[in-house]
Formats: sequence, structure tokens, C-alpha cells
Amino acid sequence: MFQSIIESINRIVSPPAEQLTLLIERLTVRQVPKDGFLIREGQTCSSVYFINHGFFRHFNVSETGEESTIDLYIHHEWMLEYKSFVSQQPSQNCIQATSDSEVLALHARDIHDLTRISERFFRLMMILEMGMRSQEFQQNRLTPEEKYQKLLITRPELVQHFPLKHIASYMGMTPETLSRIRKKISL
Amino acid sequence: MFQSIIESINRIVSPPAEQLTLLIERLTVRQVPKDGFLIREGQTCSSVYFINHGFFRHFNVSETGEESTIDLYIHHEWMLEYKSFVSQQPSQNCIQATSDSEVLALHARDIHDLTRISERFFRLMMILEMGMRSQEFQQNRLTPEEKYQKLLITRPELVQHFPLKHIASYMGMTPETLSRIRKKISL
DNA sequence: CGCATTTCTTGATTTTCGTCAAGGCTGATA
DNA sequence: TATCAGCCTTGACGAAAATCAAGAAATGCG
Repeated sequence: MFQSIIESINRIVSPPAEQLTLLIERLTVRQVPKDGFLIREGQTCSSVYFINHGFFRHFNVSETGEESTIDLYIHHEWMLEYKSFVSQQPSQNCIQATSDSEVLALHARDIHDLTRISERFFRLMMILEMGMRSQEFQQNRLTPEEKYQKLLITRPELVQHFPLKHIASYMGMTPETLSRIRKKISL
Repeated sequence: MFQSIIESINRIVSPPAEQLTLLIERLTVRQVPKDGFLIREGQTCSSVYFINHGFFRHFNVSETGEESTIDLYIHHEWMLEYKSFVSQQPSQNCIQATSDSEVLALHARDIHDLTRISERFFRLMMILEMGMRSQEFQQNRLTPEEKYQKLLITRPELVQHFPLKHIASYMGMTPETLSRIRKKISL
């Protein structure tokens, strides 16, 4: 149950054993069925989640009902609805499971305690907050093909595990465009 | 000298007077002439800056030499090179003054102390880290015109104070496109 | 297994934005 | 005041991606 998150934390902070125990004790487990919502629009996100197993999609629904994917997550990754978490305002975005999943939740107040303990954990939180990965795509102005090539290198698992329409949405292009890029590359 | 930053901090955290004094004592003042660099490519950013007066542009230079604007800042705003700050690695980006300016610098270690004191300051740091404002444009997939309309509402001062070519770059479009949008809107 | 639904591909068409180029405007400076 | 440089605007054009539409492939489900 806690093996993976312990490994993940140790890679990031390597806290003393008793601190790690303290943290683990505060975790809560949550099962999320396929298509279930971890965060719904209007809810306030006050936890950070570690995925024990399963897949999640983080997306925004516009006024016109179109969904645009903010991020995609696979097992043993951390996630949160950063905007809501930071502001403690209701979220405009959703996080939805795309398979039966299990997550461990760490509550904001416990995180805050942890940041008192460890500067490196503070930094981890920042990195998570930033959604740094997804920013990478958007800051550099890349062509759709360059974005896909970059994704293949930086996060190849995504292409394995998510439908292409979500991948396309994540990269900010239509499924048709992605399909044509993939065809072109495979030649 | 410290009036504006005190007001800003009080809006965010309202710390006890003695803590505020402690913080103010740790600030260092830095004059930056027009076109001077606060952060150069290759430098590591270990401070957060508060702008007493002046304007700054935060941008990335690609391999081909093109500049893309990450954010624009005016007086009494906070700024930092978040990626470098978080990772404590040399920055790939620059922060340059676009007018004669004066900033107050708060060093990372002092910030860390502050986050021990106040959860709200911790949150502020996160927001700064995220470059949340600039993300807003990129997450929702807006048309160039929608981006500009949104900017006019959320940060009208930018349009007052920065050349349109920087505004355009900030929104991820060419100056020509912005020029045409402005013409269209003004009709 | 067969049906229904979703996802993916492909083609035709349209739209949008970038690029290139030229000219005007403005502000700084000698 | 004349000159120059940088900035902004405008037009013509082309490339790239979105849209629209149809059909194929894959998946889920009774």
C-alpha cells in the first residue's frame, strides 16, 4: 500500500524514519472507479494525491462545453488541482479517473507541517504546483509536430496509456492533427 | 523606500510588527537601469523581488535567438525566475528592466523562514512560483482575440506601459496579429 | 457472438495566423 | 529642424491547422 509513495518521498526528501512514519500515518486511501471524479468543478482541492495505481485526466470545461486537458497522470505520480489548492477557492477544473484507481491523499495542513520540516519538500510542492511539465509545452512555442516529438521523449508512457484524443487535447491540437503527425512520423 | 512592500505584505499576511521588522531588515535594495538585467541566462535565481518602481520583462531566448515573453511586471508587483528558483539550477530565462527601476530583494533562505511563520505567505510564494497569470492564457485555449480581451480585463496596466510587441509576445502572437485585433476592436 | 459506441483515420474545404514587405509615425538626438 | 531608429500598421500571400464529413477499426456490453 505505501511502498511506492515511500520510495517516491525518499527520492525527493529522504526524511528521517520517524518523520516519514508521521507522514505515512496521515495519509488517507481513496478508491476511485473508472470515470469517477477526484475533483469536480466547484469543489475546493485541499489535498495532494499520490497515485497507487490507475490513470487520471486533469481538464477544464469551457462555457461552450469543450474540454481541454491540462495534464495526464499515471501510477506513482503526484497530482493536485493547483489553482484551487493555492487559492483555496472552488476549482474550475476537474480531475477524473480514466481507469479504476487508488490514490493516497495528503491534506494541506499536513503538507504545511512537512514544509516546516523540509525545505526540499517545500520545493517539491512548488514543482507540483507549477505543473511544470505542461508549462513546458506552452512556454516554448513549438509546432504540433515538435510538441509530439517532445512528448515522446519526456513522457512516452502517456502515449501508451491514454486515448489519442486526450493526448491531442493535452498538447493543444485536434485529434485529426495528431493522427496525421503520427502517420507522417511512422513513414 | 519600504512603504509599498509593507503594504503589500500586510495585504497578504498581516504579520506581527516585530516579524515584519525582521523581514524588512533582511531586504536588500537594488537599482536596475533601463535595459539592465536582474537575472541573466545562466544565473541562478535565489531571491524574490518586489518592484518599488519601474517595469520588467521576463523572457526566454530560443536557440534561434527569438525571444518569447513569459511575463511582464509593473511597480508594486512581485517577481522571480521560478524555474531556476525552484530547482536552484542556472536559469534559461532572463528578467530585464524596461525602464530605470528599483527592486527590493528577499533571499530564499529568509523566505523559507517566513513560510514557517505564515501559511499565507507560503501560498503567495506558490502563486508566484506558478506564474499563474501567464498560465491562464495558455491553459484555456483561447483565440488571439479572446486572449487580448482577457488581458484588457485582468491586467489593463500592461497595455498602458509596455510596447505592443512585448504584449504580443506575452500572449503568444505576432505584433501584426495584435495590431489587427486592436483595429478590429476599436471599430 | 453481434450490436452499439467510441475512437481513429482520411479526405476535402475553410479559416486563421504567420511571414514578408513597405510605408507611416514618433521620439530621441545632433 | 533634420535625421535616424524603433515601433506600429497595413496589405498580399502562403502554410498550417481547424473544421466538416464519412468511413474504418477497436472496444465495451448484453
